[in-house]
Amino acid sequence: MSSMDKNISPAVIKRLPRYYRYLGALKAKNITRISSKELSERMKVTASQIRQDLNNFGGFGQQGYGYNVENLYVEIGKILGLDKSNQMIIVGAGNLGQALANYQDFNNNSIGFQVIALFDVNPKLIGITVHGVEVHDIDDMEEFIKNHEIKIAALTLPQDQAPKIAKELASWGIKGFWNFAPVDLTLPDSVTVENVHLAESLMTLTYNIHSREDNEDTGE
Amino acid sequence: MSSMDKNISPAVIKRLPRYYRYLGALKAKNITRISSKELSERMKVTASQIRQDLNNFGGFGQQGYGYNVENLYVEIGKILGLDKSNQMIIVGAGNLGQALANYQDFNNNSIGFQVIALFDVNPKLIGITVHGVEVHDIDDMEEFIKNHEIKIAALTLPQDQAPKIAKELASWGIKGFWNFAPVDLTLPDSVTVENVHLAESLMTLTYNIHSREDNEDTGE
DNA sequence: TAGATTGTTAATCGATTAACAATC
DNA sequence: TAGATTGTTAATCGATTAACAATC
Repeated sequence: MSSMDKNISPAVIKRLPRYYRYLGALKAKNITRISSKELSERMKVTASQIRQDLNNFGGFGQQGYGYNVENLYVEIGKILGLDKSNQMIIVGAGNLGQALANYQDFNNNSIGFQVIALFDVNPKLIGITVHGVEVHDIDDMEEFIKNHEIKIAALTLPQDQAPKIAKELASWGIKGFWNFAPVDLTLPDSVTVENVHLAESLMTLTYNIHSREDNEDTGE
Repeated sequence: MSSMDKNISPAVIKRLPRYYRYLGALKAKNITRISSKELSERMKVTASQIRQDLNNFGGFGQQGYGYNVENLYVEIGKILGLDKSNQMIIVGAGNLGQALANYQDFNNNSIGFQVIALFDVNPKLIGITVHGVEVHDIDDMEEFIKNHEIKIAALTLPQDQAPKIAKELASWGIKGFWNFAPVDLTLPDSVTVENVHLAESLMTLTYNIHSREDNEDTGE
């Protein structure tokens, strides 16, 4: 990683967290080494792809041996930026925002993400505490972001408010948006957006269900 | 749609819901026709890609005119299976499951998805109502699925329980899983899984944030 | 009709897989 | 050492973009 990681394809980046998850599971089973071949069988990808992917970032393996699980786990964590402090805020303290604040899969020390505040306009929500995290008035957001040097914001607010608020957040220093609003955000190039478009993912599911049904009908 | 849609690439399928969203927005603005060129500018993709994608499913356009917005919206809806009844259950009535039950983006009549039951093992949750939907005992799930002919299940339960329960659900007739558990499900080919791996999507976000920082440091 | 824009074929680009020499 | 497995180059495959004849 560091300053020379150029032109890594998005396809590779998207696979890294999955490698990280499998390596974490191997580690938990006290498995200390693994070859690309064995990992490929567990993950149902080609060994070639694993080696190609990893070699974008460095030679983590050893000929005749394979990869050291613990080492590779740590290295991929570093590549993903999980060794850095990743404090985040959640903008929109409705059901989804609150669910994310409670979500244990990432909101724990082991992978370094920490939700430190929720924000909302609704006076009924302001002041309540969700999983030990307070809901603040959205008007206090600028000061909070600047004081705490927050770089990551989850957007769990209505579609019509998201673009305007995202623009403000970017101007206050937010560098990465985890966007749950069903809208495409247009922001400066220095800012990253990761979309989680739930309705859209559900639609691809129904497509697949129905197209499979049709294929079965025709005996394919 | 229909039985002859063969070998459509997943890349194309993933783009369909986004077309659908843009067409819905155009419709709401009372725009009745659009060319692939104009749509491409709005969506920031190439016009060529739009035409290629749509022509996998049929010639919806007209030379010299473009596409009729309303018609194309309806057709893509059909392709995605949104014209069919899409009743679903949510397995796991924790924070995330409850948030999904409340989620208005898809859980409304306009796109045909309907959450009709939540299930959980926790006696404290069983019997409560979330957004008008009751939390049932997970032991009643088999009967419920069979009686209501449910085809879609959202899995919002702990990682260690997901694979076993998914297998049971598949044996009871579930054809599509919307999987929020951070684990890969191994299921028969007749079953579709759409993964929403939140922790993993957050990791790709941090990768992008940090790699962009690095590039700025070196003035690239 | 003339102009616009599609549907579709061909060219390019990028990503995946295969192969194998290097080497632990 | 001999066997195993990587790192990396070359071959293949698939997806995207460009071009243009067809046609509304």
